[in-house]
Amino acid sequence: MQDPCQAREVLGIVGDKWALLIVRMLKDGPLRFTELKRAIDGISQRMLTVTLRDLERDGILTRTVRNVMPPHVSYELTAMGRSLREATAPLLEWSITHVPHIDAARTAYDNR
Amino acid sequence: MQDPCQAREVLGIVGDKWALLIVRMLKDGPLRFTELKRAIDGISQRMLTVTLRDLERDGILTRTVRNVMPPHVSYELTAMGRSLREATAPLLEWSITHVPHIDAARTAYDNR
DNA sequence: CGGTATCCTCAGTGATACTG
DNA sequence: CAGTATCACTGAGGATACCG
Repeated sequence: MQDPCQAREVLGIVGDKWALLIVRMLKDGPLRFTELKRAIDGISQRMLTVTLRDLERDGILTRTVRNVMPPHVSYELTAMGRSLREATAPLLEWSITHVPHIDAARTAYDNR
Repeated sequence: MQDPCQAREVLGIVGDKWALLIVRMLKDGPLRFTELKRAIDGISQRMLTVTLRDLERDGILTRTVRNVMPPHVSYELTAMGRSLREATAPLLEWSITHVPHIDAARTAYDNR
């Protein structure tokens, strides 16, 4: 293993339960907190906040606060975030075509 | 969200702490249990076993036992496993070029 | 060599309530 | 609206010991 360091650090992002889902939702432009919450089914307010902070810290997205009442906060991918999104696209492609096979493999495996 | 189902199921594989590391190690051909254990720094015997079973169940790799003494068990990617490996290649590329930027972003973020 | 079996810990996550 | 604070829980994963 020579570049496992990088491989692992990326897994820290990619392996996250919610991170890639958020990155995907932002691919067509900025969204507000509540829009993300509605779009990502099942995420708790807490985890959305935590994951957004992590992604902001990693330079994957930016957080923009407009100081109005009621508050208006929007999240947008950075250039790096967009490149990450592109790098994961093949994986999403793969998943769409292969998930059925995986399910089949599992069923076959379990029936033994 | 229309195909988030696939996205999530893939995260079940890809999001795993060890799975992608194993898939990567097997890209150049089959390896034995102990070889994998040595190659993947920090993995416990238990987690190697568990993860290998999961990947076998998902049809990502095959487990071949040669009944000799001492035992000889080797693991090899299936066609699906190889295609998964290829689908994750861009992500590895991305990680190699961007991890330094992520580290920089983190340091910058923390110094505020 | 290539596992299983146990036990144990703690980080990740959800639920709930409160707030500028 | 967009959080923060607190608590409680679960299960992923490590350590250790044993086995065919």
